[in-house]
Amino acid sequence: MPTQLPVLPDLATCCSPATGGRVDDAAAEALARMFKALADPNRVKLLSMIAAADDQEACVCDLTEPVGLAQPTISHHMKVLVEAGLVSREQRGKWAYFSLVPGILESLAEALSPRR
Amino acid sequence: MPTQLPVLPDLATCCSPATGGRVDDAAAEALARMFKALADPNRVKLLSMIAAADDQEACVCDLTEPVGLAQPTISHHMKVLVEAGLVSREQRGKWAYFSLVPGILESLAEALSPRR
DNA sequence: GCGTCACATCGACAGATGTCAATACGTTCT
DNA sequence: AGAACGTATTGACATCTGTCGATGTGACGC
Repeated sequence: MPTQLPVLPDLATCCSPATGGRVDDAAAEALARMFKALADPNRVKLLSMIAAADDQEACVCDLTEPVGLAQPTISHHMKVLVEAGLVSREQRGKWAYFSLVPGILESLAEALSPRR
Repeated sequence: MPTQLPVLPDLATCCSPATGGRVDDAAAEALARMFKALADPNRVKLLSMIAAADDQEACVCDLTEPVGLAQPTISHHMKVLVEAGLVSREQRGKWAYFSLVPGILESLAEALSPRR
């Protein structure tokens, strides 16, 4: 199974934000899948820390202490974020670097924008 | 307890979107609470149907059939959306009309937008 | 008042989720 | 090879979540 689901195409198909008309089943599921990944305060924090990092990336070691969770738990949350397609994982040496998937948050924001 | 939580102020405080800097604990919880409300495909559908309705509102009777869930389940989902502060409920006669809370989705979208 | 209609609440259930300790895995260094 | 380090996986646990049938509640019409 893929390490990253192709959810982005489902969102950016054309011009159907969540509130511009009825979303079809597939779009609703795609949107819900991403929102579910953001439905935990710790994951929101993790995402924001990655985005706020100097080079837009961070390793687990950087994230564990500020969030105050055990290392396996951080690993679990990062896996959720990766599988939701929000962040990507790159192994460099013994560190795993996570970074925001470019454009994904903009897509989500657009899906939320009414009118248009 | 209030029927609608004051989550909006927490989001719109000033200029701290989720990705423009580290969100504090309160902001992370506020964001996660709203995302959690959107973390279900059926709730995404319900929200989009309300937004797509002619006068931006809908009653449970309008929503039950297209979504294909039992009436208590729709009621439950609407309660979740209301308690998350995404939609508001107004009783008119024996019907309950739900409508989008103005500006709430824009706030969420803003919180998602990187780089401010 | 009585029945009906629209909706909410309750109770129960299966399944998902967040968490951590223990353990396994892969990389780097000696 | 062996040790040390950073991370992932596993297993277990309590809690939360989505769903529905049954029942309760309030409004309307007769």
